[in-house]
Amino acid sequence: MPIPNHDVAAIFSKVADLLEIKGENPFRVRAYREAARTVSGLSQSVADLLKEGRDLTELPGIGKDLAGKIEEIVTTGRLTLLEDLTQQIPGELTELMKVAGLGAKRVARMYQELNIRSLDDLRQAAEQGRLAELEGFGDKTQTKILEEVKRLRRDQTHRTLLAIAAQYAQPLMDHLGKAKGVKDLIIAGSYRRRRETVHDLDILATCKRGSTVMDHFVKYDEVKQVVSHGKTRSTVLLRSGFQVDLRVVPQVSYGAALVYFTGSKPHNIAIRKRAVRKKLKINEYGVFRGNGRIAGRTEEEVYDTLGLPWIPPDLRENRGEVEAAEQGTLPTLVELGDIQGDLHVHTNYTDGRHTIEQMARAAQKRGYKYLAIADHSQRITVAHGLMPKALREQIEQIDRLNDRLKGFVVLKAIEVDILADGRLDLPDEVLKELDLRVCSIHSKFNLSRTEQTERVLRAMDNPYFNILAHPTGRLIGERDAYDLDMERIMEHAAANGCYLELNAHPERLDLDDNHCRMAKNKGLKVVVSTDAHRMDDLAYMVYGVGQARRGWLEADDVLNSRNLKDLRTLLRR
DNA sequence: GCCGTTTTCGGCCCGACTGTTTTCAGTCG
Repeated sequence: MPIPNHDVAAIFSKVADLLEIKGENPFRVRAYREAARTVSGLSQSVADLLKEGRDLTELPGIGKDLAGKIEEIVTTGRLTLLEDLTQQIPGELTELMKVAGLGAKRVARMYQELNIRSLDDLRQAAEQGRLAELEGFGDKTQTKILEEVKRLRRDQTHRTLLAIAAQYAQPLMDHLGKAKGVKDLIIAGSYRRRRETVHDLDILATCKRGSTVMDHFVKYDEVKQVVSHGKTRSTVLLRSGFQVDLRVVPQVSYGAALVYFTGSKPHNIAIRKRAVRKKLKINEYGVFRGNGRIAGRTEEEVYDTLGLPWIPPDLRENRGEVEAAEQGTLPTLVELGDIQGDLHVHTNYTDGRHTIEQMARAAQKRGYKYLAIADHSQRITVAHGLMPKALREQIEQIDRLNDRLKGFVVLKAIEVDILADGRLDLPDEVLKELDLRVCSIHSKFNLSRTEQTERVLRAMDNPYFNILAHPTGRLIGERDAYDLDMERIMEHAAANGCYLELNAHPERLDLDDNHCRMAKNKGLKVVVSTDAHRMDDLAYMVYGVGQARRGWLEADDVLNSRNLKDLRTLLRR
């Protein structure tokens, strides 16, 4: 099986950490970090790119040397450089860099002078007071490190789902909004870029002179610990361990600060480099020519000084958006308001909470024109999957409901299981009575890449196959994607009039952004559906649309941005 | 280690906060 990009990236990250601990040229370290990021952000595997004979030096930040190293990893599964490095210094040292407050310099010093190699060594040294004796360390540093080591054990400090972060964010924003003298208040960072998970919240504020917003912030009820507390920037941990930063800038700097704190870091670096070429300097206070500020009040102003149109935050990952902006080819991203209906929801016929009519009314209330009821099929016994007889009952009920609804249509659908051999879990004569079929895998996740891919391709050969639901099966932070050749699947889908779902459930967001972009590049439309099991779940659409935007999708690329008539036409195979 | 309207060498984004410092290093974003 080819080496996944994720593993190549992990090797480069480790090399970067070890080189940094060794005290190597920081720009060389950065080159490895950027390479790791570039590789993990690709929609196609480097192994496949090499197989196609592509020249990897075309990738940004990949030169002759790194291209050779990627090839070495892909062909041998190893990297000599990494092995050499771990001969010189213990590879476990990179674990220590995960402790907040510890970087390469301190890790190197602790290793050289106290032979600290692991979190356990570190905890012992701190408890025995040996850390504080090192030059550049003191009592406070020692205490803080000890706390962070314990916290790392306890909280795992994993990334937080965007939807969970939103639950922390709302009451906090309400709290901050009540502070004296606050003007603008906005969440920036990866939250604003709609990443599927966030590490922390970056809140940006502008306010009148003498505002108490910073004090107001650190006194928030939910704050467990104040990590830092300055005039323009403070950091706190909430009770849950979730980190929140607040930064305050003058109003004239609002746009520049918003660009800066929205990131991503690689995007910022890209535009700052561009600024340097134009003899300008960008920081969070504005765009400067010499000492004179020439822009900064709005984001549009900042981009304008660089000769660029405003770039939507969802795209700011340095994945080609700056070049697209320059060439005037930025996509007009799909918006929540473009969505005409939801094509995958459940009801109390199987494992959903609400009735067909309740779900339909809730969807209509959201402004949709249609809703597809796609309950589970018979194989999913735990969810009371529908046997043919129950499905026929449901169909009749939907027909009766449609007679009563005005300006809204409930579509008859099913979430039919794809069996291990690629057959669908209901006979064709039942499937053909439906408006559409959502097909998905819920078993045998561990098939080989070839078997799993064939399974899906065979299922698509069934003329009643319309949409592949949650295509990779991943659960963010819980379960990896099953092993699939997504390129082949997309090509097969495109060739056979099938579609892939972007499941909007915050724990799934499957397809992810890279796969969305891959689909777009292959001319394959994506369906954004919520998989709602309750009326409230219909609101997950906003997360699906966010992910679609991150994948550069326009309304035209999203099947359920079509009106019902066009939808029916496009579903015809 | 990458890269080029400063093009094959010499640069590489920029500032805030903390702690241990008397002028700054380390870390972080």
